Amino acid sequence: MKRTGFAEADCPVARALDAIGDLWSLLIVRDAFDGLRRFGDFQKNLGIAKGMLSTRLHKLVELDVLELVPASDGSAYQEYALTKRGLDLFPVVVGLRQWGEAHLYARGEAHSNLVDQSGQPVGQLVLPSRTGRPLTWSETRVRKAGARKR
Amino acid sequence: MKRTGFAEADCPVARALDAIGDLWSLLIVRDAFDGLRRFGDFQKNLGIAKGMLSTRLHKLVELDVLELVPASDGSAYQEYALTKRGLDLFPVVVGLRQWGEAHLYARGEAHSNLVDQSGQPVGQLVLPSRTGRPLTWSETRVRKAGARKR
DNA sequence: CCAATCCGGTTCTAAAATAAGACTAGACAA
DNA sequence: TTGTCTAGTCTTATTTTAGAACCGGATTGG
Repeated sequence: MKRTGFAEADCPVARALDAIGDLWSLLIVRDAFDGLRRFGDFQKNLGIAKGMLSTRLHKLVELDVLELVPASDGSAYQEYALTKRGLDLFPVVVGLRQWGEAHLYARGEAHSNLVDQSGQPVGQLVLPSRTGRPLTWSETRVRKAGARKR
Repeated sequence: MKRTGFAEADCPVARALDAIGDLWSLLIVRDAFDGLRRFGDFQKNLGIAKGMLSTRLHKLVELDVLELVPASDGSAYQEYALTKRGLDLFPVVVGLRQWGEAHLYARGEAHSNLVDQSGQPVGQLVLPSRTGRPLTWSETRVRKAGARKR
């Protein structure tokens, strides 16, 4: 049956997953962060079927995560570039990366690493309170959509 | 055809998406963070088909994201509780939430909010360098699996 | 200039995943 | 002990996916 949709949900997590919560979308965005811009580059790097890639790219353009821009080499082709909305997915991709690094590799198994400009590994993502103090999951809660502040 | 697998990938993002990159897994984890623990509670809250939920819960248990524990009310039933590995998904869920909040709601449209213990909205996720300075996407890069440090 | 090849798709098919409902065994409540 | 609740499994129709074949316009080699 048709996949369940959450585009109208009150919960932002549900809407986000409805938009990009599939196997390929975030991998495409990850590749875009790595500098890939052309259809063929994505296709080669991901090993994705061209039909899937075509569908996903069009959906990401429609969502305004990617946009079509003239090719940077002056040819008549076009390239896919991250928009502001796409760039804002950076913490999501990093979050997945850090979780994968921590839990999905055997001891000593090699994996790619995220480093800063000096080549130093980056730190862990931090959720700060409004005053800047780091928060853990147990110090937060979700206030439902219609709830009065108190 | 059989869905493409990334369980062996060098990239932690790919492995993470292979494990939990579907519509339901992270919604179940989100609900678990909100305190839901029983099969029926997840089913009611998500409106998910029972077969899907059963498959997903078993997979999450197998991945050690959730674990089965005796029911907290003393009955003979069991409950699903987040493990350490599951709790570590907190930044991923928060990242999706913040992206959804920022980009998938019309101006003024109501949505649920993440607040700290005093009811204050939380800040944005921050990726710190090893020295604690906040990093943006353009200040990081991925070092491939086998690359020598320099 | 012409043919060969590259690029970025679309179309087709089969196998697999999904949604939704019917069904069931054991727990629990009256 | 009868009926309801819980937590599933099974079945079926439909959609999604992967992979391959095909195609037209752009680019390149001779």
